[in-house]
Amino acid sequence: MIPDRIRHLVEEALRAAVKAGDLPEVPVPDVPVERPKHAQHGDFATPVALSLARPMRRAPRQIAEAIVRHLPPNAVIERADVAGPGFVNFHLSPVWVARQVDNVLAKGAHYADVNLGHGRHAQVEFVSANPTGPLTVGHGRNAVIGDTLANVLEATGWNVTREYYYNDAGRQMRILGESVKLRLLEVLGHPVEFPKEYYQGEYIVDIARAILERYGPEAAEEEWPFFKEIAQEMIFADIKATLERLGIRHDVLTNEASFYEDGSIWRVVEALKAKGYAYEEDGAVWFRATAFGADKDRVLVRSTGEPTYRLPDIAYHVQKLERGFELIVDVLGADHVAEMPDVINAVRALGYEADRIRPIFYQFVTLVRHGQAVKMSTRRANFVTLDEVIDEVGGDAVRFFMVSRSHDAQMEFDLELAKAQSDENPVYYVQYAHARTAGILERMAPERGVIFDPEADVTLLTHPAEKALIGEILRLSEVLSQCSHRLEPHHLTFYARDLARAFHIFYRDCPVLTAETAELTAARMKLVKAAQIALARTLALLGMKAPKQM
RNA sequence: GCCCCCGUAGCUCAGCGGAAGAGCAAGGCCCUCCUAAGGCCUAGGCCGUAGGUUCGAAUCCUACCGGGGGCACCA
Repeated sequence: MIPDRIRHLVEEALRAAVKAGDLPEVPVPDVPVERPKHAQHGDFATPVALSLARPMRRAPRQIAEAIVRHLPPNAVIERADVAGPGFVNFHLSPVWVARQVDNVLAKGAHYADVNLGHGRHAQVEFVSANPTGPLTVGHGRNAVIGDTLANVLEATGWNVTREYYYNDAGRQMRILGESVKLRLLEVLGHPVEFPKEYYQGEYIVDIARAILERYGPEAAEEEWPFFKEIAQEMIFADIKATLERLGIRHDVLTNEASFYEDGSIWRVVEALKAKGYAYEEDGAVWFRATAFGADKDRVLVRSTGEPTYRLPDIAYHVQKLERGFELIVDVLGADHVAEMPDVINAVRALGYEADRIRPIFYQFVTLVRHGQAVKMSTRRANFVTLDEVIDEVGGDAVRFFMVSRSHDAQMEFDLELAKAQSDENPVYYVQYAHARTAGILERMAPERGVIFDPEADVTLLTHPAEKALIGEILRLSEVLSQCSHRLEPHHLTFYARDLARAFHIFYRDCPVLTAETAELTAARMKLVKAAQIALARTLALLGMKAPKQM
C-alpha cells in the first residue's frame, strides 16, 4: 500500500534527521499518513511533525522541514512540502503512479490483496436464524454484513470459515410443530382454536398443505415431532434458497444440540465451578458475572435442571477457540448486546483468549412500506420476508444497500422509495461503469487497428482524469485494510461509488478508441482493463454481479 | 432506574484526534462524439446543547436534551 511506503520513508527521514543532528532524539511515534481532503494539499499528508513538536521541543514547521530535507531518494514521491501549521504534503510522481497500471494488470484480480491475516484462521458466524420461518429483512442485513466481511477478510489474508449456528430443539420448535399440526387440521375442516403465541405466518399453512399432499389425511394422526421435523426441513431448504439468491453459502452448520449431546455444556459448568466462577443457589447454577463488573450474576442452569441459552453459547465459543480460530466474528442483532459480555467473560474465566471474539452488533432495519413501518416478527403474519424484498429490488440492490451504512446505525429500508428511485440507484451507477469498460474492451479489433498491446507505454497517462482514476484503483487495498481492521464492510460501498465516478469522468474526458495517437489509445486500453479489474473486484467483494452490458 | 447505538446540508448518511464531505432532492447547462443508467456548474452547515482535555475536537471525557433498542430461572 502507498501509505505504508510513505510511512517508511518518513520514518527513515526522521532517523536521518536525528543522526545528522537536525532533530533531537526522541521515541519515534506511529507516523499517520492520510489522504488530504483538498487536492492542493497533495496526494498524501502526514501531521507527524505536529505531534512531535512537544517531545522534540521544536516548532512543528521546523520538524516538518527537517523531514522534507532528509527524505531518502525514491521513485514514489516527486515533491514534498510543508504547509499550514506543520503538515508535510506529498505529491506522487506521475510516472510512478502511471506505472502502477502495469502492476495491476500483472496481478490481475488479486491486485489489491493485503496480507494482514497471514493465512491465520478466522470464522465469521452469521445469519444463525433458527428454522422457524422464512428469513426476514433483519436477517438480510445480518447475512450481507457477514458475507461481505468474510469476503473482505479473505482478501486481506485470512483463511475464512463461514458458519451458521442454529437450534432445532426447544420450546420454539415444539410450537412450530404444533402450529403446523393445527393448520393441517384446519385445512381438513376441523374447528381449531389457533393460539396467539403460535406461528401466525401463511407459510405454516403452506407447509401443512405440502404435508397433506405428501402423506394424505392420515398425517392428522401424527404428533408434533412429526410436523416439526418436516417443517424444519422445508424451512431450512427455504432459508438456504434465499441465501443462495444473494450468493451466500455457509461452510459449516453447527447445531446447538451438539453441545448437549457431547456433554460439553456440563464440562463448562464443572470447569467454571472449579475456578470459582459458578456456584449453586436456590437450586440453580449461577455464573459469577459480578466478578467481571456486571450488576448481577446470571443463571446458567435453571432450578428445573434445564440450561439457559447462555450455557450452550459459552460451550460453542469454547469450541470455536479450540478449533483454532484466531479471529472469531459474531454478527449479531442489537438485541444481543446485553448477553455477549456474559459469554465472553465466561470464556475468559475458563482461561481462553477471549479477545479473539469480536462481536459486531448491527442496529435494526426498519422496513417501511406505503409510509408505514412493518414490524418484523417471525411469529406474526404481517412480516415481509427477505425473499419478497429481493423480488422487488433485486439481489444486487439488497446486497449493496444492506451494507451501505455503518452497522451500528439504524437503517430505514423504504421499499417504495427504493423502487421509485431505481433509476438513481447507486447499484446501477457502479455496474454501469463496469459495463462501460467492457464496452470499450469489446471493441478491440485488430482489423480496425485497435488492439490490446502489452508493451503499451502507460507513462503517457498524464491527464488529470487518468491520474485520478489510477489513484482510485490503487486505493482499494487501503479500503480493504480499513474494512478488515475495523470489521466495517460499509466503506466498500462508498469506495465503489468513488471508483465508478472516477471511471465515468475518465470516460467522458479521455476517449480511448479515438485518442489523438495510437500510442495513447494503447495506453488507455491498459487503463480501462485495470479499471475493469478494480470494478469487478469491488463488485465481487460486495457479492454483486459485474455485467458486461446494461 | 440501569446499559447499548444514533443526533453532521431539506432528506439518507460517510468522516470518529490533524486543513468540514458524498448521494438524493432543488436550480442551470452538456449527446453529429467508446451506452446520457453519464458529465459539469450553482445553492445549501453555530457537525443536538453546555462544559472539559489538547498545539489542534464533528471526532476523546462529563452532564444534559432528542430518537431507537435492550435489561427474565424467555431464545
